[in-house]
Amino acid sequence: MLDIQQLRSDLDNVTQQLAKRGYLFPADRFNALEADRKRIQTQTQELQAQRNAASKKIGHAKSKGEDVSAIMAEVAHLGDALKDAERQLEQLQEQLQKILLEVPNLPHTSVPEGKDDANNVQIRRWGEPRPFDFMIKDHVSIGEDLGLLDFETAAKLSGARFSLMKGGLARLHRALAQFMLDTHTLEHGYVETYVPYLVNRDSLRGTGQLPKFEEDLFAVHAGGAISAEAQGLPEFHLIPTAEVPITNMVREAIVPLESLPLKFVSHTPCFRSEAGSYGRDTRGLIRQHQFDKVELVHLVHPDHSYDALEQLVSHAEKILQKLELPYRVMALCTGDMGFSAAKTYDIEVWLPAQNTYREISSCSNCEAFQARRMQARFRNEQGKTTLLHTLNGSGLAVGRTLVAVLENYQNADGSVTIPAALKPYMQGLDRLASAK
RNA sequence: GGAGAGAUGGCCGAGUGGUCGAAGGCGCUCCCCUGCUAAGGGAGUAUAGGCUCAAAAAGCUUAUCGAGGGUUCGAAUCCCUCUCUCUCCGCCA
Repeated sequence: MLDIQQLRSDLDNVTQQLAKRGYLFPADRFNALEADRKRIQTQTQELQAQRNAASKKIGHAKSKGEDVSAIMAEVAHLGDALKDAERQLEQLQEQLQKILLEVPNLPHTSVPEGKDDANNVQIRRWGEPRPFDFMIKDHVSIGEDLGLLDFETAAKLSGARFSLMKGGLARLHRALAQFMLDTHTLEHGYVETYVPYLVNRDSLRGTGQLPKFEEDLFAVHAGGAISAEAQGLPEFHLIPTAEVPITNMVREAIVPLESLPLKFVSHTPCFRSEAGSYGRDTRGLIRQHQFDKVELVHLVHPDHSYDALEQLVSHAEKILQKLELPYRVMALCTGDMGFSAAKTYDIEVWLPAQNTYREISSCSNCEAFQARRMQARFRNEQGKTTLLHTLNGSGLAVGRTLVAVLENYQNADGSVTIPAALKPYMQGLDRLASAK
């Protein structure tokens, strides 16, 4: 959420910056609502002040045993007018709030301008794609030929965009998550957290998924669909990313200055409806309704959030370096950034079968955008409560990392070499070979 | 799922319709006293918003005692709904 003060005092500039990310701010409507709000609020408060003063007088008079009927008469007519004004004010505030909740964050000045991913800017590249002297397979063929990856059965169990892994592949998947967690906790100073996978609406509003992106989520409720239908709204949503529960730990909290920066890591499943992505990445593990991710979150002093962003990216990169997977880091342009982000780096890993780099991590500084929604604050050097800056990034998406390992480490005989960094997690196993 | 108890400021805790934004204590800040330390005295110490103002300062004002609604001229206090916490019982991995 943007600062409404900034919208009041600097509307043209804000509108311009939002336009850079392709968002048309309804300035006329906002101004009209604001004018009404100002008028009605002043009026409401005047009426309240009158009522308070009169009530106080009544209290005084009564305590002295005087007659109060004169003052009572004076204040009698206020009731309806006040109720009316309060109701109007509430409606206006709601409408303003609704606008505010749907406005995306302002891009940081360093973000390249552009319409879509074609305008993203490469920051750096690491590693060289390995040359192959045989016909390579994509991760689906590799996994299926080894008898370890089974989309057909997954579809029987659940439907499209679900997967089933077995044996060494399931283990490799687990190994990746363990390896990421260990690296981030032992080498990068993150606190490991285990979080709820079902969250309430307040949490989703806090990080920006609601109210605008409800269709991207899965909803669940106690007692099944029918009873929930009768009772109205869903009670929980499945987390689309651990960013939601982790970041919301500080919702409506005031954390002490000394505790900053807070750095959390969590390995969770993520659930996304993938509405609007029909036909995209339908083959394989790239885009699933359920996938695992190791998520990194920083909660920091506003002065340090851009340093923190660089660190966060480097922590995610470290995983790929240890796995010796080639990647590049991209600065997303204004038009390609997510709703809550002020600046985002994507890390893209090399996928030989696609002959391209594909997103495997997205690291964003949300500045105070989420913190304002959440009222997540700290006590600053002067003792004043101040909004935190929040950052989050994948470190990394486990499923996609698995894809990268399979494709980059495949051998001519169809087996897959286990990356050296993962061997300690695989009980000495050094390759995935056909079960036969 | 059943029965009961509770939720007040940074913390503890008083307050059952009227000078209550809230006693008292602790903590914290500043000052005084005291030749160290300790003790003592005094003052201060919530948050968010609106309006006036070029701005700052300041002033005026509103809201907030778990959340929402209601009664009332007036609600921390009375009524209703909800959430959460604790205790006991049941069930459960």
